[in-house]
Order: sequence, then C-alpha cells, then structure tokens
Amino acid sequence: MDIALDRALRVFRERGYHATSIGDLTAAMRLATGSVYKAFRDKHAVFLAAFERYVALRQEQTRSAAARGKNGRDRLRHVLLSYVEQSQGIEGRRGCLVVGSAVELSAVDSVVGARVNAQLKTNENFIAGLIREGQADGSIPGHVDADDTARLMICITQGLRVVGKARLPLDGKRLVGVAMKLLA
Amino acid sequence: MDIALDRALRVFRERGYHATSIGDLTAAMRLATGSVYKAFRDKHAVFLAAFERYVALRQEQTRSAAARGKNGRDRLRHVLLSYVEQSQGIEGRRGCLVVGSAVELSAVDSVVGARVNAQLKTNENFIAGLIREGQADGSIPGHVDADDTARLMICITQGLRVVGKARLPLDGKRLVGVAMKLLA
DNA sequence: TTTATTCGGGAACGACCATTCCCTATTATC
DNA sequence: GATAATAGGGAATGGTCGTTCCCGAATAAA
Repeated sequence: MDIALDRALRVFRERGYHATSIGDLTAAMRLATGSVYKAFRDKHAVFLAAFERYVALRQEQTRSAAARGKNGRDRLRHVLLSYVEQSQGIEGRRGCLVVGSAVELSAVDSVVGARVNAQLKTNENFIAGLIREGQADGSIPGHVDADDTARLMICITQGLRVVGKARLPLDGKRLVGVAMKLLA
Repeated sequence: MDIALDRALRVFRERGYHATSIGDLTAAMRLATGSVYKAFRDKHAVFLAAFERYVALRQEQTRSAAARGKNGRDRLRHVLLSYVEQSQGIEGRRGCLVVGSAVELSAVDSVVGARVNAQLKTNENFIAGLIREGQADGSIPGHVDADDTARLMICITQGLRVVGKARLPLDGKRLVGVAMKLLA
C-alpha cells in the first residue's frame, strides 16, 4: 500500500496533478482501475495521500540533515546543502510536490492550498528555530532577524526546486556559501 | 490580437497549461473555437505566444525598475523590490508563467523547457550585470562573486513567486533588506 | 463441501477534451 | 454591381478522461 503510494508520488512529482491520468497512475502503481478506486475515493484523494507521504519523507530528510550540524549555524548550513542536493540531477528534475502543488493547485484547490501553506509555515518555523538556536549557542549574531531571514530562506529553498526542475546546474558549496551571508 | 493574447495569458497564469481548456481560452479571449485555430496552430502555439508576450512584458517591467536606481547596488535593490511586489496580492496569486512553465512543463516539453532555461539565464545575466556595475561604481564590494550571487538571487526571485502563489504575506522592505546582505 | 465475503481486475459509461469542418457575414477586387 | 477572398462563428468528431459497475478468483465461515 505504501509502496503503491510511493509509485503514485513519483508520477505526480514528475508530471503534476492535471497531466497524470488515472491510466498513468494505475500503470505506475501496478494496480487496476477498480483497485485504485477501492483504496481511494478518487484521484484527488490519491494525490492528497501522496502529498502527505511526500511531506513526511521530506521532513525526515531535513531533520536528519540538521542533525549532522554541530551548532545552530552549522545545522542550518546542512539543511540548505541538503536542499540544493535535492534540487539537482534526477531528484531535482523529478521536482518537489510542495512547489508543484503551490504553483499548479494552490490558487484553485483550497484543500491543497491549505496543506501547502501549512507545510511552508512548518519549514519556515523550523528554519527560524535553527537560527534562534544558533543565536543561543553563539554561532549566529543576535542582531539577525530570525523570522525575516527564515522567510527569505524559504524563498531560496522553493526557488532552488524551480531552478532545479529547469535543469540549471547548482553548485551546493558555492550557493550555500553565499546564502550563509544572510546570517552575518 | 495582442489583447486576445493578454487574456489568454491571464488564464494560463492562473490555471497553468493542462488545466486550461480550449473552452476556457475561447471564453477568455472572446473568440470562437474556429477563430482561435485560425490564428494559432494549436493550444500549444497559443501557450508559446502567450509565454513570449509575458516574458517581454516582464522584462520591460524589470528594466524600468532597475532604471529607478542611482547606482548598481540601488538598481539591484529596486529590481528585487519589484519582484516582491509582483509576487504579492492579486498579481502574486495570478502567478509567474516562467515559474509555472518550469514546474509544470519543463521536464516534459522540451520546447517550453528551452524557453524557460533561456529566460532564467537572461535574468541571471541581467542581475550579474547589475552586480558588476555596482562593483564598478563602488556601491558593491569587489570581493562579491557576481555569478554565484546572481544565481542565488534568481532562486530568491523564483521562490518569491512560489510563496506568493501560496498567499504567504511578503514584506518587501524587510525581505529585500535581508537579501541585500548578499552584497556585503 | 457449501456458502459468504473480500479483493483485484477490467469492461462500460458519460462527460469533456483538442481539433476539424463547414457555414455565414464582411471586406476587397474587378 | 458581381465575384472572389477572408475572417469569425459554431456544430460535429474522435479520442481520452475520471468514474462506476460487475465479474471471477481466493479466502474465511459454516
């Protein structure tokens, strides 16, 4: 069941919501039409389930990237690095479902819109938390505004996924090196 | 003709490519089905024409924003401010066709993909040019890497459009204030 | 063994999609 | 004034979409 959802997730990430047909879904999930409709109310429900799963997986990746850092500043650096890596190559081309949903559905589908908003807020709070952590442990100067900086960093991460989807090469070290100036 | 294209542009920006039907297009353009197919080979051609128009209009806006600055650094600040404003409110919710195309089509449609890439590159070069201009006139320190900084700023601008589509409030002054640290 | 029950598969259906075709005004040409 | 050419409008078409319905096999209950 979770593995079927992973396969659906991949198709939604690659093609977006409207461009993936039930036929694409059944082919990817290796399930017949009837079986999909036994497990989910409709296409929208499959998408929502895939979205939840994606968010959970990504959250885990981000937390574990943060855990690799030795203080607030370093944790934030690892998080940004992880974002750049996720935005590159095959994974980058596959795209981010949050970004995709924001762009394709947010304005039209209020349910998806709410989930997207919630996820952006969660990420923003997580980053702001890391900044405050860095300020507490002395690795980030106290005059940095945690909220404003976190919001800008969210823009950076979302933008990375857009640029990565367009196949522009992204050099993690250099890009993150520049971005860390925001903590000066 | 250009006004019909503007109306098509609006629909494509709001709904994306796949979610706008020929019916939506004819309704928005106030043209019958046959007339649309007289003027354009197919839906894809309408989209491409709308894309070209959008890019041209946006380019003009960005250049005029830059012209409001008194030196390289100030011109860049005005460009960023203009991006934040475009990403807010009704215009923000309407979305950016370049971002939308990158996310929805870039991976699947090589023609659109090429145009998106070209546009991102153009924007990046423009920003890099402003940075070098600022370094020449003394408003930006010479040790700033123009290319890396420009690429990161492209991520910021693209990310702003994503976040704006999700209706998160964006404070131009504050956000740009933080972003200008990248020029330190 | 017989009978219920579940579950995956896939044909069938109505709606809507992009596209084509044709008709009718309107304009330009002679 | 007659005729050719053009442009807009909209009905018709073939295909595909999302969804429903029903069938057959496998399992559980009796």
